[in-house]
Amino acid sequence: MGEWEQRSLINELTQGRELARQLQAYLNSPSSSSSSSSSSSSSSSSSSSSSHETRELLVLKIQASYQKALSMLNCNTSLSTDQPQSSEVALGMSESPPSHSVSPRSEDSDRDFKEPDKKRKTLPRWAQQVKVTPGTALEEPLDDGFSWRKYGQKDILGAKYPRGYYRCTHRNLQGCLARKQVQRSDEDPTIIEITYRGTHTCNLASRANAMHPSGVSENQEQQTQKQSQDLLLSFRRELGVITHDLDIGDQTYPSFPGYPSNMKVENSIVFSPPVMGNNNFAENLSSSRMNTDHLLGNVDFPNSEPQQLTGIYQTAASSTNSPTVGLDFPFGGADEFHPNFTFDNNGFFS
DNA sequence: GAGATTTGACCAGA
DNA sequence: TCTGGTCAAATCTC
Repeated sequence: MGEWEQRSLINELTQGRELARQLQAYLNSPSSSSSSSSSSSSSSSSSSSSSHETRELLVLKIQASYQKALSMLNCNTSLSTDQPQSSEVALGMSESPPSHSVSPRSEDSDRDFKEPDKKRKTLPRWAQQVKVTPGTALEEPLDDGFSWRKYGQKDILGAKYPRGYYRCTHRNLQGCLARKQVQRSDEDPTIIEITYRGTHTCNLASRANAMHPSGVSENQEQQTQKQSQDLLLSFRRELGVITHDLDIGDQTYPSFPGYPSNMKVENSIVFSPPVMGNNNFAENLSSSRMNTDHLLGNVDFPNSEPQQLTGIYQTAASSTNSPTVGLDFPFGGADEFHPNFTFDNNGFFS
């Protein structure tokens, strides 16, 4: 493992620890504990919902961070072993860290970015297929937790439906280069294929910072640990994850630290149907949730009810040279952290 | 009026 | 040369 990879790994772990502290502080806050018990009034029900989302988001980010760190380690070990990776996302290792050039550019102009259109080929990319109930219009954007602005639409040769092009709303203010393409499947119009490109450098971080509770007590460690475990257990319980092979490309890429070489992603995941306390659960899964899915193993939705989303098929696609892989990146196999996955709070919150 | 969407045109890669 | 991706002016919405 090179120095750059080590730094990336340390960064991920540090980030995970910080997020865990945030979660701990949040769980210790009185509003959080009251909201988790019951919602006796209408006002508390909304705060209960938001606090639930807050905890979910923190947990997801923690998982994502550690998943990335583990994948970095896994990458380095798998390169020297014959570990089967059939159900895992294989990512690349670059010999030199790619220049994640978020160079300032004029508003709404990629052309000012005179690197000869590198972005088109090199931004991390992965796909997600979202199954919606029949009749759901493509014009009703599926809220994945991020804010997107449509910047184009194109008829694709051989495709029945046009492809929509979206970029992060915070592109100008925060230089976020995340983009996505949305296209309805020809074969099954109820499936919307979403291809993400680039990683968010804006939203998750800012939201997490905004949610960071301040001035909360640092005691109640036992309760915190129990709450954390309950949270994760319930999270696992309520998420259904099924892996599919959805080969959406056989390209190989130069790779970057932390990911196995010759990335060819074959994972997809089915959330069926997503229900978790509030209707925004599936929506708020967002791409940050994508890479935590494999942590959760196969579990059922005991209280499932049909909602707008009847299932999410998720496929990681291809990626290249972003050193800041971001929280959005899906990897790992469903069997990487199986249902026996436990959360060791004792060491985690230290 | 600000921000988002639409849409024809342009550009780069294959 | 064709096609996908993006730009940017026009238009729409709030």
